[in-house]
Amino acid sequence: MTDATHDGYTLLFEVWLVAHSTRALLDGALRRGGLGAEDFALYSVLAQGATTPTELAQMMALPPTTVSSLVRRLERLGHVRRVPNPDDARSYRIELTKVGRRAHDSAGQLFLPVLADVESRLGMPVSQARSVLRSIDAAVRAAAVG
Amino acid sequence: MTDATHDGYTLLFEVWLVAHSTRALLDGALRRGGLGAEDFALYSVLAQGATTPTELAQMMALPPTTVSSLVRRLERLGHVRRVPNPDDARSYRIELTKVGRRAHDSAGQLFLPVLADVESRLGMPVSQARSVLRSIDAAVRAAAVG
DNA sequence: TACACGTACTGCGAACTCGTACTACTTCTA
DNA sequence: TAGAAGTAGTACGAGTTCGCAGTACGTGTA
Repeated sequence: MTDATHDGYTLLFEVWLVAHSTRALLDGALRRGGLGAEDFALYSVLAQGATTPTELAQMMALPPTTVSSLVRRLERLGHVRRVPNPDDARSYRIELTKVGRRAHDSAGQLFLPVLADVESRLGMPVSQARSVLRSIDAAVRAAAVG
Repeated sequence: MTDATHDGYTLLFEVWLVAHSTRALLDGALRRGGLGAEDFALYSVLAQGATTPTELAQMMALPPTTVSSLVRRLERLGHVRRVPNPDDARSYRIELTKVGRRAHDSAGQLFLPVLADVESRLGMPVSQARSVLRSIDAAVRAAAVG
């Protein structure tokens, strides 16, 4: 492998790395609240409005089958509810129940200190970090298509 | 949740997102080569020298048990070999076999075009993106400790 | 040296992920 | 409008992750 390849590979590897550290951190902080990191992420999407499984899958970069089982589990918890989709009878919308919203909020409180800690150690504005992440994500998704 | 919380949460969520897109991309590119993204990452670490499972776990931000099963699988493939650790008989070192090195190289070739594509779409120097990722990772790991 | 304590790794098992192959509905096309 | 083709979601199952608890070895204390 050339040096340039190694550089690019390292970019992707570092994405992978930071993802694992982050997931470990979130899981640690959230476990006491009964939610996993995935659950919390999903709730956060739903907190902005009901969506279909497909939309959810696209937004979270997950395969549809994964979303499907995730939704089933969260539905059993009573955190999430399926409502019919008037536009398409094959589909449905997923929305947070009151209980789910409460779970999301209290999980959010749970890792608030963790969040603050990360930010204080970041050494750069959060907005800058976010914008770089978004750029990488956009580039990766574009590459995945063509 | 306050706005500031949302900002920080979004940072972590975006890490999660970019990780999924990346994994999907890598898996897609590598699957034809018989390696998964995790495998490739592990080989890339090992390509720089043999290490112990614990070191590997720390470097890859994975739980030891995960590394354990990963190594077992890769050993069955003949890509990796355990050699005794002269410093500590509880432990051992993992090293790439010739076959594993070949697999790593050819997998690297496989996603070379994908890599180039991502870089060309990135809109910023790879080195800058990497440095931001490393900062986030460092902040997250530091927060995980205390 | 003896024995407690700490650390490296792993067997096990419950839970999760996601590819394959379906069913059900919708949207073309003729 | 019939029927082909496309799309939404899912059952299923193989493979993976990772927490818990255990074994094996190393390190500290007396």
